[in-house]
This record gives sequence, C-alpha cells and structure tokens, in this order.
Amino acid sequence: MKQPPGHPRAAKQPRRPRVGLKELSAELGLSVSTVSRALAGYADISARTRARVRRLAARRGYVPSRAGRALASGHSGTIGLLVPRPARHDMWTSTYSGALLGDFVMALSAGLYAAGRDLVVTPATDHRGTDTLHHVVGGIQADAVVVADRTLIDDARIPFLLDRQVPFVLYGRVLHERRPHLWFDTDGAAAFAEATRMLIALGHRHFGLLTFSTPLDFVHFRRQGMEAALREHGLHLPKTAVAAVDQVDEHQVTRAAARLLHLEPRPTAILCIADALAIRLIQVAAQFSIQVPRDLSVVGFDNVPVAGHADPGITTFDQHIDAAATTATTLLTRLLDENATPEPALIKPAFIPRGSHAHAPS
Amino acid sequence: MKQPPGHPRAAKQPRRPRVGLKELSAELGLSVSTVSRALAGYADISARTRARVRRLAARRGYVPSRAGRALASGHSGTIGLLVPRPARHDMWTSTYSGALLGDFVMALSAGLYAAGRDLVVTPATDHRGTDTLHHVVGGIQADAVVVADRTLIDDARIPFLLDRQVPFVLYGRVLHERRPHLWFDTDGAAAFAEATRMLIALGHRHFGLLTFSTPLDFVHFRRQGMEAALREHGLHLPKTAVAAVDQVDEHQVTRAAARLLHLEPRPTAILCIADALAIRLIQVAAQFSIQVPRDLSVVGFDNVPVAGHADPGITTFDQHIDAAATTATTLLTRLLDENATPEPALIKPAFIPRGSHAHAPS
DNA sequence: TTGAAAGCGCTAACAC
DNA sequence: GTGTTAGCGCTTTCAA
Repeated sequence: MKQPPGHPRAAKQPRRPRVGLKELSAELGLSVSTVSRALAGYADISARTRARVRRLAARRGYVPSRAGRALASGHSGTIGLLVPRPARHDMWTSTYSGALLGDFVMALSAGLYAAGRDLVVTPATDHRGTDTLHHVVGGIQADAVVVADRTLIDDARIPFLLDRQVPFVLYGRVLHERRPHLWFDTDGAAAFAEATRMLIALGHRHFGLLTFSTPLDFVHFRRQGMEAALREHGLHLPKTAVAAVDQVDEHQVTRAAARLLHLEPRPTAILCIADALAIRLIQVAAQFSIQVPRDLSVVGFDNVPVAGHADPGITTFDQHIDAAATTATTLLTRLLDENATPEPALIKPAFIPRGSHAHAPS
Repeated sequence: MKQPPGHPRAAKQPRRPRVGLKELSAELGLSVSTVSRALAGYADISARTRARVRRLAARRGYVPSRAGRALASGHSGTIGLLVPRPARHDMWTSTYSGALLGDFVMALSAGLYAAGRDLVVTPATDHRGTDTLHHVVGGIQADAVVVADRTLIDDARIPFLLDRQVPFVLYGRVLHERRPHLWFDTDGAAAFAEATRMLIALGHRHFGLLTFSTPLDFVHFRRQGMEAALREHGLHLPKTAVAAVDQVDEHQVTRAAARLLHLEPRPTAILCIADALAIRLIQVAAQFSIQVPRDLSVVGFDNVPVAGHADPGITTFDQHIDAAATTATTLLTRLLDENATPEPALIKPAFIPRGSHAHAPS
C-alpha cells in the first residue's frame, strides 16, 4: 500500500513532453547512439549523416537533457557558486555586499552559459559548516565550484574540496592550506601598500587602520600591505592605531572610529578595509569637527557606488568585479575543458583618487 | 575508430566516488528500493527499518544524486532564474541593477535551498529571443522558472512559458497577455500616485516625468499611476513634459533633463523612473542654477544606496528586494509543492522621504 | 512490509 | 560508418 511521504515533496506535475534522442533517431531511421555521436561531432560519423542529424535536431528544437547526460557521462555541466547567505537586516552589509555580488553573478552566468555550462547558486551556511558543499558536490555533482563567500584565513571549505579532489576556484585566499589550489583575488596588499606610499609622500606620518576583527583573508592581506609600506619608510602601525569591528554595524563602527580619532597623537591618515567604514568614519570625524581631507585623509576599498557620491568623495580602490568574473570563467574553462593547471591570478585593483585624501596637515 | 569530438567538450575527469543507494542497501542487507522509500518517508516501511536506514545514510553522508532523481522522477529539483545579461560597460546601469540583483539572488537561493531546491542562474539573451529558456526548460528541465529580467509589455517569454505549460513566476507584469499567469511586482503605480498626490498637496501644479523609452512594463505602470493622480486633481501631464531615454547613459540623460528644465512653464516637480536619473537630473539642474528642492522637487525610485548619500538625499521608494525574494520563494513553494494556484502579489514600495522634495516655489 | 524489475535520456565501449 | 549493449542513480509500479 503506497502512502505519500510525510514531508511535502514535489507535487505531481505532469512529465513535460520533450523531443529526445529517441525521437530524432526514429525519425531519421538511425540508432540513438549514432545520433548522439553525430551531435557530439565525433569524426567517425559521415559528414552527410552528421548534417542530416544536425538539421533535424535544430528543426525540432532538440535540447539535450542535462540529467541524462550527467548520469551517463558523469559530468553535470554545472558549476556551483557559493555566495554569502543574506546578512541579517543590516542596511549596510546587505547593500554593500549585494552590490558587488549582483554584477559578479550576472557576468559569471553569462560567461559560463557561453561555455555551455550552468551556474547553480547556493548559499553558504557558515565558514566551518560544509553542508552546502556536500550537496553541491554529492547531490548536484557540480563539475567545479566557485567559492565566493568571503573566506576565513583557515576556511574549512578548502580542505573539504581538496580532500575530495573537487575542482574549485577560490575567490580570495586562505593562509593555512599548503596544498596547491586554484584561486584568484583582488590584490589588497598591493592596493594598501600603494595607498600608504602615496600618503607618506603627502607627508603623513601617523597612520590608523579601521578594519574587521573577523579573521578574513583579505583583512590580513590588506593590513600586511600597509605595514610593509610603512616599514619601507621606517614607520610602523602601533597596535593602538588599529580599530576593528565585528561587522558593519553603525554603533560598532562609530565607536571604533571615535577611538582612532582620539588617539594621541591623532592619525592624519586612516585606511579603511571597506568603503562602508570610510563613509562612517568621515561622518564621525565631522562630529568632532575634524575635517576630511584637511585634517584627516581617509582611503577606502571596494569603490561601491556610494563612494563617489559621499561628501567628500571617497578615495578608494575598484575591485574590478567584471575582471573577477572573467577570470573565474577563464580559469574554470582551462581547468575543466583544457585539462590544464592554470596559475592563481592576482587582480590589481584600480586606485580611484577622490576627495577624501590630501597633504598631511602641517 | 573513436575520435574526440571537434569542439572542446569536458575533458576527462575521473568519475567521483559517491555513496549511493546501492552502497547503503548492500550494507543494510536491504533492497535499493526499500532504502529509497525509507529515506523518502513512505509509510509502508516499518519504523524500525526507516530509522536504521536513515541512521546509516546520515552516518555515511549520503546525498541523493540530482541527476538520478531527475531522470527517474521527472523533477529536476531546480528553479531557473533569468537575469539580465551584463550591461555594456556603463557604470550606471551595471552598478545600479547589480545592486538589487545581488540581494535578490542571495535571498532567493537561500530560500530555495531551505526548501530543498537549487537555483540555476541563466543570462537572458534578449527579450524576444527565447533560446535561454529553451535550455532552461528543455535541458535543465527546471521545475519552474523565475523571470527577473526586466520584462517588456509584450514580452515574448511569457507566451513561450505559457504555451509549454512551464510553471513560472514573473517579476514584473506584461500587458499583452490575457491568459492568467503568476507574477509579483513592485506597485509602481501606487508609488507614483502617492508621490504625485503628496507633491500636489505641497502646491505643485506643473509636473515633469523623466523616464525610459523602452516599452518596459514598470515604465508603463509608474506613469499610469502618476497620470491618474494628476487627473484626480484636474491636472495633467503634457506630452512635452515627458522626457525619455533609451538607457542610463550620461549624455542622453543630461539632454533629456535639460529639455525638461527649459520647458515653459518650467515643471516644479519631476518624477524620475529610477534613482539613477534623479541623481543626474539634480546635477544638471545645479548647472542651470536651479536648486533642489527650493526651485524643483525631484522624486526617484529604487532607493539604491547612493540615493541616501546624494546631496540632497533623493526622496524615493524602496523596492523591498528582500520581500520580493521571499514572495518569489513562497509563490514557488505553493505552486510546486502544494499544487496550489496562488494569486499574483503586488508589493507596495515604501516611501522614503529625503531632501529632494519640498513645497512648490511661490 | 519488502523485493524485483523497468525505465527515465543519455554516453561510451565494443561489435559489426 | 553505424548499430548493439550496458549502465549511470534513482523512483515507481507491481508482485510477493
């Protein structure tokens, strides 16, 4: 006696009629496998047959079934993309991360589609939990996965993928993984070093850093770049001149910013790990009658749309999200279709000078 | 004699080992079908067996294969999402549309994942071309599709889906399709009517509209709402007071804005179909020494992040993108899992009063 | 309450 | 060159 399962499964939808290989082969008087190989372009099918098959397939609007193909070939034709799960209703986080993500997804899906692959977007659970990945790897059987959720310096997902030998591309970097793996990243170290050198050239000697306390990879690299540039000039970043926040929460950011602004001596230049922090920092400074850029230079990162419209405009670095998507597509193609072992790619962000930096006050 | 196909297909990747039903059944000494039904929760499996099966499945990390399941059941467990293809390299369009899209995708993928479904993102080709849909419907065999590319008032994709009886949800509306279908949309008519009434109450009598010339559905509805509100008060929108642009291109927008500002009598209030236009309009007005909001009231739509940071802040309407994603998830669940016929949903955007509107100048 | 068998649409090895 | 065969992992009758 059959009973419906307890939890609601997909309600009975009629199986949609499709034109399949079987139908084409019947109509052509050929075997299914001949049709399959004609379509795939195998050279051992006569040119005439191939043409006949292709013509009919086109006319009948034949589209190969992903499921059938996946099962038979072992390749799902699918790339899994791990995106951050929606932030709690925090205007800042959600808007800012969403802004870059939308462009990335559009560009990536277009690129993959052109290469004959589909993009499955799955929400990251948390950095240590790998349940989503289990589903992507075991259930969807993605041919590869792109990890575009901000990675921790010791992100558990990387060993997970490495252990299972799943091809993947990481958008970002992890520090605690020595096995070689494929990644591409915005060169935050270079950017922060560049900003720092420029500010030093403008006479700044006292620096501050407004950053995140979460051990994210990019947080690490940007800071490293900044400190390296300072060392080049015999300067350094005192521990007290670093203020970190858990998340982009207005209260926290305000407090952290205020602390930096009350330092003795007060920094004349503060680098911010993200534009969102820079914008708030400038507002807080104004409350203390500290004028940007006259009294304080501020540099951000990301070049979110708001950065250009803030007053003053935020000097920042552009993430080149399109380039990132293109890079991802290229790396995946080389990895999967050409069986190559492409090199990791570092994308240099573009310096966007605007109004939030200037000469050091005398 | 076998030859590799002409065009590069997926290179040979080893078939990844998986734990499947077969393996579980062997280990349990049960048949594959018993295991399958135990996992699915059919009532005709003894509670004891079900528990045994589930325990082992959990322990071995069993994840059902989407492809196998799709083939056998006819349901792919996948929802196709049609997104706009990346705009040409136009800072405005790409950034602005991307901003909303990222949040939508994050929220939708999270919602669907929780409901046991996957989200496949595919780029829209163009509004009349339905090739992407062919692939989504025939190849991926998505259980349903969400059309989130801006729809034309006579969008060809709707009849396509309707003809094939593919369940779908449209984000937006089409005018030229009488067959009932499922959609949800931001209530642009209500928003523009509300804005218009408010401005009339503030003494405005001469209105202008800065809009898109493409026959997009939302363009139609917003204008309609505006005109209805004007009529209620015996006013109307002269044809000359409507300026339309093809796309959000700086030159075009500037020219269109300038034309409105040189009208006789000059409008004291201009509604803009998108924040991006409002921002530019205010800049152009400044060039002609027209001050917003003193001389001119401007209202936008979308509440993109920049709107709050422009000077003055743009009075606008928030699209509630999270609500949209939640609505989409709910509609799909009811449609697919509960076999219901949910009603279309109109989401009321929230009025966000900021600094770009005021009393009419005397 | 469980098992056996068929088959979803396709690819790939091999035979002809 | 083309056809035959087997089988990918699962669901779903049907029989026991």
